[in-house]
Parts: sequence; structure tokens; C-alpha cells
Amino acid sequence: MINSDSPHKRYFFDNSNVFEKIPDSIYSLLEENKIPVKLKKGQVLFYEGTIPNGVYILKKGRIKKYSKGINDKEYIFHLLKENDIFGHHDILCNEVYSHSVACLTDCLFYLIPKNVFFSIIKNNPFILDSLLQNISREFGVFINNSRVLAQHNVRERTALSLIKLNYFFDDNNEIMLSRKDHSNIIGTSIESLIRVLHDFKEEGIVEVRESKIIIKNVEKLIKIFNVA
Amino acid sequence: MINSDSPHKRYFFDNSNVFEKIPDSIYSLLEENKIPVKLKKGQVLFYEGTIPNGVYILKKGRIKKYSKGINDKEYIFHLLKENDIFGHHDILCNEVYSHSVACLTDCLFYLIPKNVFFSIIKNNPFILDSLLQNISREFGVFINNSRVLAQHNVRERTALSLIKLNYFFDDNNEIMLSRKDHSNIIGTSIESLIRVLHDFKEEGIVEVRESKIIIKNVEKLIKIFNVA
DNA sequence: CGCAGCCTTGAGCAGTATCAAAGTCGGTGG
DNA sequence: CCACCGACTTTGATACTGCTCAAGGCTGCG
Repeated sequence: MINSDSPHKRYFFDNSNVFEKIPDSIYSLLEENKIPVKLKKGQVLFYEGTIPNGVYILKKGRIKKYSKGINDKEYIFHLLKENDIFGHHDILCNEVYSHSVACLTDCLFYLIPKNVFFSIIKNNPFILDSLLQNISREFGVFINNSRVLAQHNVRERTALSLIKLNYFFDDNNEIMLSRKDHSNIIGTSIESLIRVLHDFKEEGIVEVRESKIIIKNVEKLIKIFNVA
Repeated sequence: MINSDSPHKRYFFDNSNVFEKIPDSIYSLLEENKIPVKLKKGQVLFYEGTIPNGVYILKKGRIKKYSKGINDKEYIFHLLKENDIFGHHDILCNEVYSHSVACLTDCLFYLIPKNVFFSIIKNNPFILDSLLQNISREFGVFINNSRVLAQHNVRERTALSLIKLNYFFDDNNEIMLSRKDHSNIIGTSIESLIRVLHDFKEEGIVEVRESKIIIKNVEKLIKIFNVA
């Protein structure tokens, strides 16, 4: 049983508010050194395989983290929204980016340069702890993601994706995402996704308006995902 | 193109030798406080959902990390061998275990009690860094695992699993794993796995003897995985 | 010797991808 | 303002992939 209040929330919803409650001293350090970056919908912030230059905080907008596979098809494994931090994994292990990031909407980022980031975590065990805690927690999410891909069929995965997306696009209660991106989250073809959405529409579970999806009945989605 | 020497090694092979080169002081602390645990093949070291009591080092044997899903079917997302450390993620984020661990062979573990572990990482920034680095690095592995599940078919995933297993069971050059476990790694049914293995046998890629698999031609496996 | 637990094979069916074609929407330029 | 274009979405037909169920084979052990 999963929804945003359930004990399993940990596994399916992941927000990494590392800088949620930070000391004033760090805050001002961040303020002084942050570099604002503005991008339009569709633009790519960075590509997998390139060298990281810092850590980002998403201040405005929605982004996708993805990695390209067969025939350059994207696999989208994470969506982020306001105040989420990202890009720290590859900095911390000193590797090139393991994934790309692109904008689902117009976006504003703060780039925290690598050296600033390192000096912050070096001098603030508090932040380091929080970071470690957050990264560790993400594992539960990843394990579940993988298990879902391995064991659930497209209908079930679509149901789960809608539950998550509903949570993700909370502010306007409408899911705005291209079918392509949506199918690349679920790990299926555009057409298969559309057919499942069609079924859900007929079953009164969702409403589809102008390519936006409105969830009518989350309980049914949960039931479908849990193999009702 | 992936094999154990390729630049993509990072994404497919994951060893977390956090305690690889540790100061003598820490080593003796570990030596004094470690609790040896012996288990037989098939036994479970811990179950997902239970409370962690420490961090483990696998000294002897082979284990699987898995999580149960539909109909109690296991999804195996990681195999570990000698000197691998595990169980630290859930300790670090102060959660119950996100997965279970069971023995593929007779095993010997060292349990490092929670408080010892914490005092070590608290007093040794060196270890903490190494830990953070390792955990961060694992993300690349997980992203790739998920993408493979989302985009590759059973034949391709089986090929990849064999490449990995070959690396994992390096010491005797034979893959010893039940069809059930193997299929739970790939994310398919036992029968489907068997059919693919049968094909590989006919294509001269593997040899199957007494339920053990011997890889005859890794290059072909790589080609199949990369969608030849 | 017989039983239990794996492994294997076969047949049929359900699920999913692919390809092709038509419909929809938004934006652009005449 | 309207017509057209391109991108995205939807639908249909078809083929293939992979799962399930059922049965039989093999192996090791009591």
C-alpha cells in the first residue's frame, strides 16, 4: 500500500532537502557564492559523461534526471522540483556525470561551485551528515524502482507513475508531461502508455484534458499497483 | 561496450572497499569489536523492515541483497563477495533495512556494532570520505541497472547478467547460482531464462554442466547486450 | 527405491512493441 | 484572421516476446 502518507513513502518519494535548515553562516556563504543559471523548457543543464563543475539547487521549475540507452532512448529515473539539490553524487565520488539533467519547464538554478561546496561540507559536519543521510536514504528508493521495473507490468507501473506524478505536480493538481517523457519514466513505449491511459479513462480513474492528466481516483491506482 | 576493463566498469561492477586501506588504529578497533557471525548456505542474515544493529563485512562466501515484491518474489539487485562491506546505508539514514540479505554459500561475517561504526566514522574523516565516495559511486550502478531493466529485453539482460556473474564468480570460473536466483537477478521467469540459456548453448556462447554455467565467448555476450 | 527439489521442454495465451496512418493542437506567416 | 506546418497524440493492425501452466526428466538424499 503506498501513498504519500504511508510508511512506504520513503521508498517511492524522495526529496533531498540537504540545505533545509542550515546555519546562517553557511547560508550567507551560499548566498555570496551561488551562480544563478536560467534555462528554458527543454534545455539541457548538463550531459552524462561530462565533468561536473558544482552542485545545483533548483530554485524554480521542474527537471528530469535521465540516462540514455538503446537508440538514444532516455530512461528517466528521477524528477526534481523547487529546492531540491542535485549533482552532488558525481562530485562526491569524483567522477563524470552518470546522468543528464534537462528542464521540463523554464527553470532557475543556483550553481554552487565545486570548491565552495567542498569547503562547506568540510567545515560543517552537520551538512555532511545530512548529505550522507540523504544519499543513503535514496537507496531504498532505487531498490524499489528497480524491483518495480523487474516485476510489474506496464499497467501496474503506469498506475504507480501516476501516483508519483500526482505528488510531484502537486501545486496545480494536473500532470503536465509529454507522453514521451512519461513513457520513458515507466519504461515502455508511447503507444503502450497511451493505451493504458485510455483504459484508466474508461474506468473513471483519470481524466485527460489537453494532454494533461487529472487523477480522479487514487485509491484505484493504488489497488492496481498492488495487484488488486 | 562493457567488460571488466572498460571505462564503463564503474556502472556495472561495484565493489565498496571502504576499509581497504585503513590506519592501524582503526584496524585494531575493528579487530577488538568485531563480532563473528557464521551462516550456512540459504540462511538469511537479516530481513528488510527490521532494525539494523550494525554494519557487516563479508569475510567468506557469497551473498545476495534482495527485496521481495509481487507474490513474495525476490528481486536480487546486488551480489557481494569477500571483503565487501554492507548494511551501512540503512544505518546511516537511520531507517529499517530496505532489503534482505541471504547466503548463497556458507558464509562468515564480521558484525561491527552500530556504536563502534559511528565512533569510527566520527573520529576518522578519512573513513567518512571514503564511505561517502563509495555510496555516491554506487548511484551510477543503480541508474544503469534500472535503465537496463527498462529498456533491454530478456535475452539482452541475460547476456549482461552472465558477464557480471562471470566477474563475480571469478575464482573458479564457473557460475553457480540456482535458476531461480539467476532469474530474480534478471527480472524474468525461470523458464524464460532457461530458454535463453538454451539458445546461448546452441550458439556456442556458454556451456551448461550440472547446473553450472561456463562462459565460452564473452565477446558475443557483450555484442548481444549492446544490441548487436 | 522412492521422494523432493530442481531443471527442462512444450503449448497456449497474454502482454507489449512496432509500424503505419489519422487526428489534434499550437504557432507562424501570409 | 485564416491556412498551413510541424510536433505531439491517438488508434488500429500485426507480430513478437515473455509468462503461465502442465508435464516430464534429472539428481541427490534418506
